[in-house]
Amino acid sequence: MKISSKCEYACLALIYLAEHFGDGLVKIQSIASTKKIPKKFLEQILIVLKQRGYVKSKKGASGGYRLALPPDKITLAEVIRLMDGALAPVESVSKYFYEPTPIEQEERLLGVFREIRDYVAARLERITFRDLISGGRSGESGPRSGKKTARSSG
Amino acid sequence: MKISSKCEYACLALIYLAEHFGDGLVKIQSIASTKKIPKKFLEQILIVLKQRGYVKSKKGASGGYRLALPPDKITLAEVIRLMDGALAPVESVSKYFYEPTPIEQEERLLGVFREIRDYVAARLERITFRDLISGGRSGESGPRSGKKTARSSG
DNA sequence: TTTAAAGTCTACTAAATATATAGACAAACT
DNA sequence: AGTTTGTCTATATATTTAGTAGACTTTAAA
Repeated sequence: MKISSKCEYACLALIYLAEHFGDGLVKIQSIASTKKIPKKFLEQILIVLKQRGYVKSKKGASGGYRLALPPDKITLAEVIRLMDGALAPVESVSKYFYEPTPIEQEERLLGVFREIRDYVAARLERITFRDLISGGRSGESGPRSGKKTARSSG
Repeated sequence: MKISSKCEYACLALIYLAEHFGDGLVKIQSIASTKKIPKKFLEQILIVLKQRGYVKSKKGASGGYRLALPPDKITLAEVIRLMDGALAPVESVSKYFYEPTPIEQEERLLGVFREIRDYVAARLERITFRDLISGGRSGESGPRSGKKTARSSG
């Protein structure tokens, strides 16, 4: 799991949109300048987020973007997987992006990586964009609400 | 943290050398063919491991490589950091490889990544190459020996 | 003392990935 | 009609990854 700039930008944009959830449409330009994201790069990112259903847009003057879902319905895990692929450190050990890698035969090593994948996935799946905005509940306190032992790894 | 092929090869080579610890020198060629690693690539990797003091070598006919330390003195964390850099998902949150990234200002997000870094680092620092060879203790049972709450993150 | 078998060193290359940028086009509002 | 905003496709550039090539050095055995 290595987060790319593209993925960081996607998170920043979603945080911005989450902070303005309910306020109507916001323009790419204001996301870009507020969060310091190259505008044309951001456009491409937003299209991906739109295709996946996280945001909606409207064209034309007075157009813009908004979240398609409430911030607490979008998890960090989903967004990182969408932008960067597997959360696992090696694809041999990825549920959603499996691919053979050189260490394929080393069961001990794979076991370690599987464990890390499970932790990382579980942690990121518990974080939503509501947890990431100032004013939202903190990721430390809140997650007790909801399924307690849910371990949906990936 | 995304493990490169180079790093996977380094781990495979060290596992092989750990399996032959005490048996004298082994040739690059046998590591390469047993573990299916491109030989010339492996040469470069072994030089890095040698510079860092994990292996020793001898030139000439009947030359070869051996571990410079017992397998339980080399941790997975060290090797991954050496080959791939930071264990953290973003460098903003890396202890040993800090660098600013776009999410620099998002404290909530950084907090999540810091937590992941801490877990990953602590986990990988508890695994040694003794744990990774067949016949070695398993990474699940043994680590109780030694400092219990040691959280040397990075 | 030559020769062969190793490791060492430096350079190069090819492909993939990451990080954008450019510009024409389409829709919506005024 | 004209301006503003999002959309789409292509291109560009840089970096990283994953190797390959070949000359050089050291060691031991013939």
